Amino acid sequence: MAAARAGARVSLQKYTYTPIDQLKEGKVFNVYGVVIFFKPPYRSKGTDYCLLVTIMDQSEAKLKCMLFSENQETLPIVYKVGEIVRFHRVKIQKFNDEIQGINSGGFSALVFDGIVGSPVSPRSTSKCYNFHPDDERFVEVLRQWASKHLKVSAPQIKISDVESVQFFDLLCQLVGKAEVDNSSYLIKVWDGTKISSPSWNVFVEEAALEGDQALIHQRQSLIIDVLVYDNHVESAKSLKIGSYLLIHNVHAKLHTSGKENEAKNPHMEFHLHGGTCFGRGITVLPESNSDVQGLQRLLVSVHESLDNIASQEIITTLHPQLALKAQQDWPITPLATVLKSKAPHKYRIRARLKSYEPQNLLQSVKLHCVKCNSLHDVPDEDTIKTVLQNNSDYDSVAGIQSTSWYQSAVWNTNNQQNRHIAIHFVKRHDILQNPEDTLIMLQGGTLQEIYKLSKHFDSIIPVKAIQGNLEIDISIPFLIQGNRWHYGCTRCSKIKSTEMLRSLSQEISWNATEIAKVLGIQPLSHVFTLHFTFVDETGKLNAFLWNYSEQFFHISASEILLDNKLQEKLFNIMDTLCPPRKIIDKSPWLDCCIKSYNTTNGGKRQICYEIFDTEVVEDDL
DNA sequence: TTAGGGTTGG
Repeated sequence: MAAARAGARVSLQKYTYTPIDQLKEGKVFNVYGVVIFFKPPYRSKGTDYCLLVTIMDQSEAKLKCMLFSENQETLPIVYKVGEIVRFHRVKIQKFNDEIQGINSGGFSALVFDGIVGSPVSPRSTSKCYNFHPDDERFVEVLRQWASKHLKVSAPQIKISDVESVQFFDLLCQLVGKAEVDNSSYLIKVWDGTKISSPSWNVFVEEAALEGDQALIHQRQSLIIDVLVYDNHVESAKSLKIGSYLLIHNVHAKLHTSGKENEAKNPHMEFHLHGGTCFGRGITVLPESNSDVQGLQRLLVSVHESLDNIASQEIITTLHPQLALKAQQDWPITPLATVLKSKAPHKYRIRARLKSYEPQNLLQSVKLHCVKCNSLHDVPDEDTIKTVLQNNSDYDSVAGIQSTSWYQSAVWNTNNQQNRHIAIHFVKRHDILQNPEDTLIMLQGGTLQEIYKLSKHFDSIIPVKAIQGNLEIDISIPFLIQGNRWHYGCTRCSKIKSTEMLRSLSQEISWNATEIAKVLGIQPLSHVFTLHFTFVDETGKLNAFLWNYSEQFFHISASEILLDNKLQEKLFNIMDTLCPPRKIIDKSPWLDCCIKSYNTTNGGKRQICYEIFDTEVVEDDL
């Protein structure tokens, strides 16, 4: 018995089918045929979508059928040339001295794949259709006939074979898409094979690209860019990432530039040209499709091997020599034993880093007050901008006068109306210094201006004028020294007048601790605060990293926020200790010192763990 | 009503 679609109702009424060479104009017939050409559904200029299918049967006559429908989904589901169709109630008419079929009232269609001997399971767009045991025979006979008499298979090839064929149908999976311009659209696809010659990369802004960027990056060498044009833009836009596609009549074009220096680097371009000639278009295939299932199997195995290669690369190629160094003469204690023991105690553990928080590593940088032991977030740029804006007002800058210990200058910024900046150059030994040795007090400057000035001057103190006095706002950095931005504790500081800086004007250099002291500021120190989850064969243990974090990473927490190289170093270290993609078996074993301590949380006693005396080193073992 | 294949563009 033929396999019918789940939930479909099947009637057994017997129909008569007319050979194509016996069809007569003006009448309605039922026909069977092999698809020898088709155009996937496309939008007509009228109200409907249309599908053009040309079929042939054992009479060796052809019938071109124009099928229209308001709804694309109700048109016969044809994927490939060579498939078998059964049409009920096709109206035959004449056009250009040729008969053609049109769908008329009561039209219905079934489509079967064309593979000899495969199950005769119909694709139908309606839930209720007729299927008689005779149909199975009809389909199989037609398949047999087509396999002997027709050479109708479209050149469906893999990406690795494109060089030999210029136009082909491509079965693939969509991994990314992006708008290019009004008449073209980019789709990024793969079929698990690798193109033999270099292929082009269509430039689009990263933000415009839809799809998993990390995945696209990882599969880069296996992904091709296909540029689709005109009428195909609309259908490409609606495609879902991850869906399986049959792109009909892709043009692989070897691009060799006329310029001599470029001619040596030819690359392959992929176009789906506009229009519907040669059946150009994109068909979305369901996951139940047998071709798709074959493709899926290939993609899964390729993906797994890529993952293995990637994690191997991270561990062994990118950072081959990173490891953790702890007290080497201490015995290793299993995590289960650590967890069962009383605090306080010190241990050396050997475990893998399963995860860490925060994943956004820059968020791990906090400000710590040693006096009141409070932790604060580092103010973000927007907060600083707002404070600076409020500290800037024209009147306070207008009446500025130099004093014996600093010399003042006022600028009018051209880009914004009535905005003035005052810079007070603090003298040392009663004389002005070179910029690289100079402390300036900045009044009315923006964040951007602070960034710029901090490249030229040794130290900057942002100030605001209150009743003629220059004062410090402790909600923003009180001192900027290059990439080091110094903050003070709002709770513990007792701010004094900037006049106090005068006492430092005989010093040799501008020392942040000294400046904080005379200004009554309790300085905050930058620390990394991370939460690590370790695992070994015996258990799982959470530990903090903060007091010993700078020693651990060999990175200054106070400079990292403004230093790309330090940020990159931190990211690389954490990628090595805890490789992404969560394959714990690929993570390195880490030696680490931890100490336990008692703490209370909401009145409840608990034991916490902190990493200490451990550092990232180049492993020369 | 619409579109109605014909050896191929960016």
